This record gives sequence, C-alpha cells and structure tokens, in this order.
Amino acid sequence: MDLSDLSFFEFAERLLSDEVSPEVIASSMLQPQFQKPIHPIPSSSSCNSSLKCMSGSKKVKVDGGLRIAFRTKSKLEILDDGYKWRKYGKKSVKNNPNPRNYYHCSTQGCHVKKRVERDGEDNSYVITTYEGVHNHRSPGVLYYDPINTSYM
DNA sequence: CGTTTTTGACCCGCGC
DNA sequence: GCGCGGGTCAAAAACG
Repeated sequence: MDLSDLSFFEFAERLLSDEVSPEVIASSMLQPQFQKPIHPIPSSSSCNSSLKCMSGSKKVKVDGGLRIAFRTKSKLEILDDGYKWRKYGKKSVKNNPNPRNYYHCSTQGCHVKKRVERDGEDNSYVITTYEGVHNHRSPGVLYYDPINTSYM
C-alpha cells in the first residue's frame, strides 16, 4: 500500500480504520504533506547555493558537516528512515515539557547523530534533527533523505 | 550472548 | 567560581 499520495486527513482516516501496519505508518509519516516549516519559508536570496532550497527544514553548517532539522506530524516518535539507530541519551530541555532523545547511527564507522523531540508548542509534531552524512548504504534499502523529503 | 535501552553522573561552555 | 542548559558516557538492565 502506497500512502505517499494521501492528504493528511485521508491518511488519518486510514490510521483509524486500522488497516495500516505500524511499519508503513512510521515511514509514510516522513512524506512532505506531514511536515511544516521549522521557520517561516526563507526568501530565495537567503538560500544556500550548495544546498537545494527546501521549505520546511532548517539547515546549519556545523564543524564541516550539515545539521538539518524538520518537523513531522506524527503520533509516533520513532519514524523509520531506513537507518538503524542506537539511543545514547535523553534530556529534558527548556521551553519544552517533552524530553529530547539522542541517537547514533549504529553502523560501525558511521558517526551520524540524530535528535528527536516532540514539539513543545504543537504536540502533534515531532522535530527530528540529523547531523552528518552517512558513509554507508545497503543495496536495495531505501533511506530517507530529509533534504528531498523522500526515500532514495 | 551480542546488542540496545535506561538513567544518573559527568563534562563543557557561557553568563553573571 | 558557580549555576544553568545542553550533550555524552557508561554500567547495569533489558531484550531477542
């Protein structure tokens, strides 16, 4: 079942009908229609030329790597992006009653990090932040690319 | 038995 | 220095 073309409300109906497996839900939640901008959409002049300018995410250069954050409408905290993650921390943060979780990519030699927290101002959204670029890829596996908001 | 989660302790930068 | 906010470590527990 391909849920990627559904509107959020159509998707919600499918959810309630209970005909969709949790795995399918988890990955489909990452589709663009479930996301909203972290900040107001930037003017084109502020777009970073080395990156595709995509509304909805916030990109920051950080010690040579890239940090990208985006918000996804989801009841589930764990969205399946194709990678395997190992949790290494959990902190309560200011201005947010919800905890923030810290993950490392569990593939050896790959040091990509990920933060996940529920939006304190809109609890229906989950904020995911990736830091770094994966240096591995298994054939046949689809991985979520937050810049293109699609699986590649 | 190898891997992951849990959780408090620890650490570090910053403002006062 | 000290406390605060945020990020990470690591030992024990849980898991499959």
